[in-house]
Amino acid sequence: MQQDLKSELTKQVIIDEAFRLFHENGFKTTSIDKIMIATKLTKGAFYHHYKSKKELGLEVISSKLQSRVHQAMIEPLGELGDVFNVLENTFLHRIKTFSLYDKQHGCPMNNLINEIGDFEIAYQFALKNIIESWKLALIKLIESGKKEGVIHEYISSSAVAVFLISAFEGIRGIRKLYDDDLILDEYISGLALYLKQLKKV
Amino acid sequence: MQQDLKSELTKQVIIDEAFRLFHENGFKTTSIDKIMIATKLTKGAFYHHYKSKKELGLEVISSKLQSRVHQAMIEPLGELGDVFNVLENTFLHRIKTFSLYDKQHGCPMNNLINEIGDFEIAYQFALKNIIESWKLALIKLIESGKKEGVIHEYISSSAVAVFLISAFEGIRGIRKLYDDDLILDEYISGLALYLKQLKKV
DNA sequence: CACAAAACATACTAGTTAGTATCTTTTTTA
DNA sequence: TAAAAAAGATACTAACTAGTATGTTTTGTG
Repeated sequence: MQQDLKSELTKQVIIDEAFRLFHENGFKTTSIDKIMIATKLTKGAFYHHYKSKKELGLEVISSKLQSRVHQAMIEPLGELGDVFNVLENTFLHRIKTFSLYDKQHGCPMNNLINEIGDFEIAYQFALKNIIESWKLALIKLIESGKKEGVIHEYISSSAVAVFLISAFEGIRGIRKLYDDDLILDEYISGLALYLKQLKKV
Repeated sequence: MQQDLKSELTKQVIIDEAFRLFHENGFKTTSIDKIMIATKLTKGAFYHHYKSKKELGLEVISSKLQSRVHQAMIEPLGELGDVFNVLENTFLHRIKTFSLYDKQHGCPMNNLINEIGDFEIAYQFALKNIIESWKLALIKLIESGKKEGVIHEYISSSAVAVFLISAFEGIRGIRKLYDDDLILDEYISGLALYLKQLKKV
């Protein structure tokens, strides 16, 4: 195989397995050894492509994690149509479609935020970046809702954005403790109520 | 010193230091060695009182963590006075009074939920218990607000309870990423808005 | 095709981990 | 006060950790 292609492929396999293991078992308890066993490669290969576990962690956050949040939570905000439909689709309906795996292991980003958000400035910064772009995309959507005349102008867009994100990340942690979806249904009712009051009659 | 008193005292010192280190550095990366160095005792003392790290973890959750949540988030819900004042005091004003330490390291319970909520059934269960009693206390308060005629009857009390808890835990994680309180202020505005719409005019 | 460089493998290091075995010290009790 | 039991200290084990040193294999290039 071509060398640069092979290199990229190997790095991608390492990132994918690292992401999966971080999600399933946490960052700190996932060792380079475990990751490399999962990739069926060896430690030599790892340290040829990455200089440290920290470098891999940052790569997982800034590439894998960021793109996932973009795809799942940010891009759908740009869809055409009613602002409330868009919000309901991303924050409310979507949570119902999660696989059992995703419900049991929570939000990969939220897990990292709570496990290593206060551990290293570099992680803190990389994770904050994702939250900030999510927040900005939400603010943009809410502002457009105000212009369209469907959302009250007196409402703070950033406050709504932060509150929505907080509740979403919060429930994804709490859901891990339960073995059914009742708690999710309650979150959904609570959110539906919240969205309703943003709406101009 | 009296033997049973000495034993209780030692166990309490271990629990206190363990809780502090779990909060500052996480559960999995806090070793028995580190805890016992902090207590100025030795490993022999630890394994005389506890049979494993898991047993200590469960003890920290069911005694220390539970009592903290009770004291800070559940008992204040029983205070006399306006339901909305009580909710604002626990979910809104209180967050402003947090120390820098508490802002930087987040909610000890939420940290554990996200780090080990999917790690061991025993931890899952112990943490769920705390959330459940918090939720029940909130439901009780909201129901009483309905009876007093200050909260709309059509609103689901459990939905509001879960949504409030989710947002609170969510923001305590996200706050860790920032080095100022702007994001907290936005959460507070978002929450104030949410509480307002529960209110019967 | 020879040689260089990249990709990967093997074998190690020093430090850390949960837990155990066995010791000494302190407290209780007969 | 002597024996017993609890509290605590010391010294270990085997497994695991991030990272390194040095080997072999694969790929690119003159």
